[in-house]
Amino acid sequence: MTRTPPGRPLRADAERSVRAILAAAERVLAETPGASMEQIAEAAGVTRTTVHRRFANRQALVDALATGAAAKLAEAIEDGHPGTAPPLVALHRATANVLRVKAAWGFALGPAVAQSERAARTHDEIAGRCLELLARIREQGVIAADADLEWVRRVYYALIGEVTHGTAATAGAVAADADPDVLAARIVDTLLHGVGPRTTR
Amino acid sequence: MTRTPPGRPLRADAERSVRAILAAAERVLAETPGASMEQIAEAAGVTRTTVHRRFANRQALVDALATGAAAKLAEAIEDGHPGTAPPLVALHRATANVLRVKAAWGFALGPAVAQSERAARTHDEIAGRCLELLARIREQGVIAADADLEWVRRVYYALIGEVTHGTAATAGAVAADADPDVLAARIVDTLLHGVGPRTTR
DNA sequence: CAGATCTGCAACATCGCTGTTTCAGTTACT
DNA sequence: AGTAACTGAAACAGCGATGTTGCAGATCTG
Repeated sequence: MTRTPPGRPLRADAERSVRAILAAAERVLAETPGASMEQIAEAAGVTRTTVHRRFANRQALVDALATGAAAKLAEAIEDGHPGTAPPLVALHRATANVLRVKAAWGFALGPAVAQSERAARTHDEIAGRCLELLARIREQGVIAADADLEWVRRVYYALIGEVTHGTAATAGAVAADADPDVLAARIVDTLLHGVGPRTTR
Repeated sequence: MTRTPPGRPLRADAERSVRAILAAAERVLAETPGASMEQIAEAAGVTRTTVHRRFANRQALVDALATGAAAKLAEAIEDGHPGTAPPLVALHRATANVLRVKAAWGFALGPAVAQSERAARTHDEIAGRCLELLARIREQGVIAADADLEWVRRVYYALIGEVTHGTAATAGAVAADADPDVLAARIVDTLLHGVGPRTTR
């Protein structure tokens, strides 16, 4: 059958399956990209047939995963009120939220997925919001007036990415304190001041 | 036949093939991880049979790729004389060198490859060298005395990674100036001072 | 309760990739 | 120049993953 767009409202029963499948896919693919549909199905407590009933291709499944995660990410940032709250507060809140989302949907947001049209659009919007926020921060003088905001954004992304992935194996002093708020503080601090000695204060 | 350890000295002819295959593998896999051996062979101007003659498994090929790239990376850093040259000079030189190597061997050094024993060892050594260098820099007072060097190293890696991968599509003002030395300067600067306004000077 | 929907099970066809073998022809070494 | 090494071509067996279908039984929904 393989219906990509749900013919119409999905039964409560089926919707649970979809969620389970997506969650399982994230879990399994995170530690084994290229895992088989069967492995995913098993992890979801479902048959491979059912997976194919909901997602025509493997591609469709991954797309749905990526799109959903992108939405969650956008929500995470929006929840920091980047347009209205005090810029640094918004940045900190957004960062902490993003860390949480990325921890839960690391694969779907990772580089291993070929972005669907939809997801790519969302990521662009996110980047836009991010730049707006950074611009507001720069107006406050917390970011150098001559700074290239695109570069700032990329550094910001890089820091988040770095904190996000080493969580498991490298039990260094960094990964130990897994509290998103602490990590967010560290990220923002490093972003703004680097690792050099503090000249101010 | 599939001989992993070259029975003995390889003929000049064959050695060229090996190099071509490795180079092609990097090229192809970089933009299509999971590409078939055939695609790699074709890109190398060689038959699939020949590839299998030199590398038993796909795994063996990727391993060789990763190991070779790791060695090049180590060389790139060593070339900065991290133990003897003035720390900041060494850091800058090493960074520029690493950018070059990563640009050429992005896949082999990327996260998509499951590190072989050998490659992992080399990467550990590199991390060690890196930490030594950072320690020397800290002694100079250019890095905060209370800074967590492991964190510093991870930030450093993240910055390099960020600069390395966006080179193509995102034609932003950053990727445009592809000169490794310029980029290295930017990385070191950001690492030490972040993006905030300069309080000194 | 009754009809629609969803699921598990089992089977099937197909596909692409892997890895191997053989052999005849080409290319490098001494 | 002669021997050994290397290569391309073609063919084969095998494997695992994919995608589909049919049906009987469980599960929701109004």
